Amino acid sequence: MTEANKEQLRASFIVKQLQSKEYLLKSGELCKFECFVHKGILRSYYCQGEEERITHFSMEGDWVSDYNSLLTKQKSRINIQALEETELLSISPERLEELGLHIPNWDRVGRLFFEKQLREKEKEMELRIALSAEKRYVKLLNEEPIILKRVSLNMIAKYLGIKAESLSRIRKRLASKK
Amino acid sequence: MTEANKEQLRASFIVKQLQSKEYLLKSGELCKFECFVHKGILRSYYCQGEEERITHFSMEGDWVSDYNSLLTKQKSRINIQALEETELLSISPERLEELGLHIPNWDRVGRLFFEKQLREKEKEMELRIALSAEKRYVKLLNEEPIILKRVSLNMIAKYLGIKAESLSRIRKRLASKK
DNA sequence: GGCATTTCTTAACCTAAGTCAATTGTATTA
DNA sequence: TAATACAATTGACTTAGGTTAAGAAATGCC
Repeated sequence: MTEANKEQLRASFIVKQLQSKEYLLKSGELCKFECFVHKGILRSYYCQGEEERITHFSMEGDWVSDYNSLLTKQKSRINIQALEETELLSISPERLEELGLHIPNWDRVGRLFFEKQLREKEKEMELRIALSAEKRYVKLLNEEPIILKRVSLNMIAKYLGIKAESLSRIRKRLASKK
Repeated sequence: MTEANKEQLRASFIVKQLQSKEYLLKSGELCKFECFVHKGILRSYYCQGEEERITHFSMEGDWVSDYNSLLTKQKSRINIQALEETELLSISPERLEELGLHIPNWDRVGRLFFEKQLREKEKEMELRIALSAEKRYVKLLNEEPIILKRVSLNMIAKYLGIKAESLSRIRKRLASKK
């Protein structure tokens, strides 16, 4: 990639600022961005009846989007909400398309990007697959301790697919074990 | 893609035959293939202590691989096993790499492929996220009835993350409702 | 500081799913 | 045809997690 290309790329991003609890995307909308998280943390979730199901936390260095909506141009079913004051670098799919015409190896970059996303998704899925809630919590504790530190237990419970009360009991049980 | 390219591509695949219960990949091995399922059905699973956790069923028209092992060159943690007599078209990552050098837009094809894989993975994850076992079963019944027809209830239970006995009870409960 | 709001914990009770053990059903094959 | 193996169900009992409601701790705000 030439210097001119890099400059082109940098100039294509728009800075977005979100307050805590502000939404980047709401279900029913079309997702028209890919965002790089520069500062802050967000949750992606969807509603299952009364329940909110958190699918993912995105923080510094991560990319956040609803790829399903973005790539198929269908309405999104997920909500993306900032959990802290958050700063994002946003780019539109049209702009990405344009860049692709000018920058060599662009598709290769895209391929590697999606390969990585897929691997992360597979890893994330392991956490979900039918361990007991306690084991899921311990796994999260070991593998993603940063999330535990930055996010309320309420959100962690929604991520683990259990009630906050249950999480509280699990934590108590674990504390008494050690 | 030219006719010559297509021919090149076709010639790169090796036919693999598996009997029912034979393994395409065992955990601990390196995954060195991407396979197109021509006929048959396979399950991908890993072992969690004593339990087998099925992550995915692959059948006619699907691609099957352990992308994590394939792309990172690390030992696989998953097992891929045929559940019926199965015929696969297999290609090695080296051969794919070679083809990439000769076929225009190859990276684009790869990108679109992984985009699709990611979307499917996201969809699959929804099934997992903390619905009750009964709702997960009903969802599977509605969205993937073919799987139900082809695979033993034992396997379905392992896919849903419950015991076969529980699945049996759920089925009984549902039958009496209607 | 004091008041409100959100976050977290606790308790009593209920339900879904796990466990263990036995039984029935069904293919396969000797 | 019995004999074996595997698949599915059933029952009695236990346990993890949901439900509801209340209280404690932490946080923000005037």
